[in-house]
Order: sequence, then C-alpha cells, then structure tokens
Amino acid sequence: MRITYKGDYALKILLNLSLNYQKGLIQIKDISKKEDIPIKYLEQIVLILKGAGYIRSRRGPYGGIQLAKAPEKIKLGEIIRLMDGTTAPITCVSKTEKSNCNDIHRCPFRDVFVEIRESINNIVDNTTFADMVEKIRRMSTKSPDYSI
Amino acid sequence: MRITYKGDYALKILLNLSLNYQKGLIQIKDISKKEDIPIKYLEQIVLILKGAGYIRSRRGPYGGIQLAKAPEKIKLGEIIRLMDGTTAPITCVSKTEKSNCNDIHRCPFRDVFVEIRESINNIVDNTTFADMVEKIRRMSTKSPDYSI
DNA sequence: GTATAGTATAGTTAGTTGATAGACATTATA
DNA sequence: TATAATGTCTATCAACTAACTATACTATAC
Repeated sequence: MRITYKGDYALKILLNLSLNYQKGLIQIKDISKKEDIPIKYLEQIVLILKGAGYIRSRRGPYGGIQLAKAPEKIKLGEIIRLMDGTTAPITCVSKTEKSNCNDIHRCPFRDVFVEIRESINNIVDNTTFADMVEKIRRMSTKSPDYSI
Repeated sequence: MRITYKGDYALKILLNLSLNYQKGLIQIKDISKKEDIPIKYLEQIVLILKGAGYIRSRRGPYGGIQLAKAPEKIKLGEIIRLMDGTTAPITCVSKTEKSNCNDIHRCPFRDVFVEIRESINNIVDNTTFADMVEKIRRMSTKSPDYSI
C-alpha cells in the first residue's frame, strides 16, 4: 500500500468535515486554505468523495460541503482504497485488484505478502474518522486549529 | 509500501540464488528464462544487488552470479527497501526517506501510519531468504522446479 | 583470438500523479 | 430578476515513475 497525496488530501478533507459534523456547511476554499491543498485539485477529490456517498453539498452563496455519513461509520481503509486503490503491498495478493501471478501455489513470498495485507487491513479497517476526532480532542482540549 | 516488479524480480533472483547457495554460479540468462524476467531488465537489477553486496559474479564463459551472503543473513526488508524504497505507507513516517509534513505534532493519522509501518517492518525484517528456502523444501520434498 | 557472459549507460514507451484552466450549473438575496 | 457566490464538469499539461529495450564495453575461458 502506498498513500499518495490524493489519498492523504482525501483523509484531511474528511477529517475536517468530521470535526464539523452536524454543524453546517464548510466551504471548499476554506479547507483549501487551511490544509494548503490546491483548490482545483481539492475540488476533484471532493467530487470523488461525493460520488462515493461520503459528502453532501450545496451550491450558491453560503453553500458548501458536509459529511453525508457519521464519522464513526467511515473507516480509513474505505477512503484509502477509493483514492489509491488496494491496500495490498503487491497486486498478486490484492482482493480488489487483478493480478497476473502465474505460479500462485509455488511462490513462497505469497504468504508473507498476505500477512502484510492482513496487518494493514486490520489497522485501516478498524479505525474510523470518529477515532481521529477523538484523538484530536484528547491532544488538545481546545483544538482551536480545527474549527473552521 | 508498494512492491513493484523491480522489487519482486529482485526477490525472485535472490530466492533462486539462495536455493543454489554454495553450489556454484548461476547464469543470468537462466534465471531470466525460468522466472520470465526480461534479461536486460534483470541485468540492471542484478547490478544493483551486486552493488549492495548481495551478489558476487564472474564474467566470461562458465561465468555467472552467486550469493555473496548466507540466505539466513538476508532479510526481505533489506531488499524491498533497496529496490522500492521505504516500507512506510507514506513518506511522512518513513525512517529512510525525507518527508515534508509540516504539522507533525497535530496530525491524527500519523500514529496510524506509524502502526502500519511497524507492522510491515515486523514482518519483512523477521523473514529471511533461508525461511523462504525452507518453505519451498516443505512445500515439495523434491523441489524440482528450483534446481537450475 | 574468439565466443561467452557480465557491466554500464542511454533511450523509449506507457501510465500515473499532481496540478491548472475555464466554462457551466445552481442558489441566496438585494 | 440580476448578480455574485459557490460547487460541477471536462480538458489539458508537466513531471515523474515503471518497465522495458538497445548498444557498446570489458573480462574470462578455452
């Protein structure tokens, strides 16, 4: 698994929205400024997240975006797979992408790769954005930097 | 971490050499045929492995390559890092590559990424080519396919 | 001296990533 | 209803990387 900027940006977007869950709309340009993400690139990522059902939006003045699901219902793994593809270290052991391994039964590395994949999944599929929010709240009771 | 063909090929090369450890030289072209790796690409990878001290070679007729270290001394992690870079899922938590994270103390994802990195390292740095050889021997007592 | 096999470096091709640009659609409100 | 604010959509591009290809060179055995 490799997390690219795209995936990292997506995580940051959803984190910001999670911190403002049920507090109204947040504007893309404000997230752009706060997280230092190029606005036009951010827009594209937002559209993907919206297309996948994670975000709701409203256009026009005072418009903006907000979470469409509760933070505790969104796992990091879903977002990483959505943006960057499989969590497997190599496609020959991916559950979500095609492989072209030809001697699947003789390769001694395979078990190792499967073990890695499972370790990763065990983490990313058991961590939600609610966990991230809680971590921030614990880190600083005031958490001034995340109130947009 | 993502393992590319380059890394995968390197693992296969060293596995073949491990299976023939202390049994003389193996020719690049034979590994190329057996593992179906384009020979010119394979040569480049062999040079990297040689430069890093994993392989010894002799040119000319009856030349070839062989392991320069015992299989139990070579960890999968070393090879993956050599060929494909850090094992971290994102450079902000890499020990071996530079990062440009600017709020290292406020990012709640960081701990998750560190946990993933450590899980991966725990696997790849505790598995050697001797383990792979043993796995093959167990899988088939004859292991006919690996005798070049 | 010639064939063999590794060494070295440069070039090619295809795909991905990260980003920019501009036109378009929707909405609030004056 | 006009206007400005905001998200939506599509196209394009530069940089990078992966994977491979080509060609010339060097050392060695016989």
